[in-house]
Amino acid sequence: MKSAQCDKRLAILQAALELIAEQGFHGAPMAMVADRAGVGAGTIYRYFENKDLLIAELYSALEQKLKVVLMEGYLPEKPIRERFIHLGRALLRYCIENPLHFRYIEQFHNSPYGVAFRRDKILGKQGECDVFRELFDDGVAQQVMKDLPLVILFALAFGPLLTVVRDHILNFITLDEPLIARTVEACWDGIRR
Amino acid sequence: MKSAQCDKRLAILQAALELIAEQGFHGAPMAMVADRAGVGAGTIYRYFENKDLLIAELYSALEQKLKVVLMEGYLPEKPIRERFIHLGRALLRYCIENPLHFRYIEQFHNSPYGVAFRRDKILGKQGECDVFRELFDDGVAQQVMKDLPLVILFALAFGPLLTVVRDHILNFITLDEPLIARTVEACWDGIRR
DNA sequence: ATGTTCGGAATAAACGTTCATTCTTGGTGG
DNA sequence: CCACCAAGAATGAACGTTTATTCCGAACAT
Repeated sequence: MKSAQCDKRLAILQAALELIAEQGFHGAPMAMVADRAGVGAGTIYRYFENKDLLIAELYSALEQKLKVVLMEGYLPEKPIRERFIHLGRALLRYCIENPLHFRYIEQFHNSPYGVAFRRDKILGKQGECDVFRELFDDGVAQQVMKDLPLVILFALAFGPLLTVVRDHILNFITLDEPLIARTVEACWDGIRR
Repeated sequence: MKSAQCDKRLAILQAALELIAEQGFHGAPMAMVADRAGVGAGTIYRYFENKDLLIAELYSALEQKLKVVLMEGYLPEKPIRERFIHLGRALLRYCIENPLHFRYIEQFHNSPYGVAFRRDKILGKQGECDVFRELFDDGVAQQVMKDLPLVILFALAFGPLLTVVRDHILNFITLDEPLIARTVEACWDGIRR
């Protein structure tokens, strides 16, 4: 059957997600991933060439899913401020509801894997991922955002959001819907002219 | 002699700092640290009980040094805005001039070691480190800052700063003095009422 | 001579990966 | 309907490498 194969593949991805998100890359040896997925150690290599590719593939899947969620209900014709607030809130909500996804993506970014990835994203082909780039370019052009380099605006917007999510997941604070709204609006104050 | 011992000790710390900052914890096996420090592999264990303690001690030293630098020229009697700008600028300057220190501290925070550390810092004994806490408490009390939980204000202030330093070190952008000033002021916009 | 420090080969544990073997399955001939 | 079989999937013990740590003889200072 096809579904049986898919089951195992998904089980492996899920096990890797949980272990790596919770314990980091070191805390997730292949044997442990196999164990949690309920498969033999060698089975993983039937679905993924090696550990690096498993990690990269999982990252791509999560990134893809996040992108989809962010675009849900995004209206490009609304004013820039509203578009930003929408994206910020959606991002916070998604990360809070999927802490494992968030933690995994963070682990990935803070690893040797992630650096090359981000370098390509920011400097290389700017063809995609550009809901954000477009929004910020618009914002600067229309003079509703500060006239700062794109990278700085990104930092002002997402630096606080990701920090806040980290703190929420580590139980340093509890984010509810009103607090989310106020936080995103504070971020807007940082970038708006 | 005392200085000979101190030399080796410092050489080991410096070697660990460089390797871990540049390559992460994985890229810094003890044998390599010993090599770069110009000592035998076993010698490290005369100065540090094990790798974990070496890592923790190095972190404490860097944190201590950073704290001292931030307090240089800090005037508690100045207005809150000025105090914040001073701290922000000093932080950016220090991290840019000492990228290895910054990278090491980041590596530490994003590792199993760092989490317990931060938990103690934020939730536990609030007796120290409190230049920031005091400043933000004041800011909220005097109503010049937004009435948000301390953790959120911290995120709004330092999230962007640390992100920006990361981007600078990775060569995504080049921070000069004017850009530093404008970035810190944008952060202030995020937290001010 | 004697006590202290050093070095790097030796050690044991842990890791990613492989591979010879076993198990499962779906089709085929009787 | 059953017995059989080829072929793909799954397994986990075994392997080679890498790691932190130990240990003992050499080098040095006193």
